[in-house]
Amino acid sequence: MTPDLDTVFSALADPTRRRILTMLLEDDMAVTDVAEPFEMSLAAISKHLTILAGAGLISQEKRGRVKWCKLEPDALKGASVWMQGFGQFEPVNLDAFEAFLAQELGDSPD
Amino acid sequence: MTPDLDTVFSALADPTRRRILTMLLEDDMAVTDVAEPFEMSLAAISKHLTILAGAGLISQEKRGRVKWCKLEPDALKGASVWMQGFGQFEPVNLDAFEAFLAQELGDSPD
DNA sequence: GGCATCGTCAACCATTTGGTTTAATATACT
DNA sequence: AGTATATTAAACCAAATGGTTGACGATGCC
Repeated sequence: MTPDLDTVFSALADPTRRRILTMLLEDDMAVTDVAEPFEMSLAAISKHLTILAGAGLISQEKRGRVKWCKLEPDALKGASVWMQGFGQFEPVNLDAFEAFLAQELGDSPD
Repeated sequence: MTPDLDTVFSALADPTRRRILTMLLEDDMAVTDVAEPFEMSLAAISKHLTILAGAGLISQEKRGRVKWCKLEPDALKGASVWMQGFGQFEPVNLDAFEAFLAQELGDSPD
């Protein structure tokens, strides 16, 4: 049921898809709205969303003619556990992520 | 300097490469020895190792005619931090990883 | 009904990926 | 010197990837 690591990691390997995930951190979005900031066709974004959904990283629900996309962070669990096994890093550094996010979004998180 | 997330995640997206990393968890290895358990040419493994090295996930040092491969877990830091930002998972579960490892290696860790 | 909007499908294209095989290079052994 | 071993390089190939455009099926609005 949980998608395999292949699927999850290769979904994460594309910058467009990671940017989409970052956008969805803030709120659920319709496909068209996800596509808006990208200089790329709607069809291309639609494909990226299909890949993210296939990896379980988002879910999509159609209400009316609008399809809503929602982040599903649990899909990262398996991959995260796998990676952590190598690290024995210092306990996960959320601050570093906040900093990354601020830069990624181009404005400060709330 | 730190390789970007694209490079790291796409390096991790291949099962052969993940298996190589898992092998290197146990000890440093020569290219030929890394290749041994795979049903794949040595050249193919050599390429995989180049990709892993490009992502910073391993380092390679040539001593004599043997090239030693060494895990570089720090390269996972950036990716790990990125992922954790989505999760707010329960604190990293090393036990789950041990279990995974045991299965992956086909024998119990020491 | 008629029109605009939301999203996907299908066909197509260029590039990348993951593998092969054969040859070449460098080091070590006797 | 000659041979064997360790590794990469080069050329090639099939399949996957990430994009495009244009047509199409739903849904909503007047």
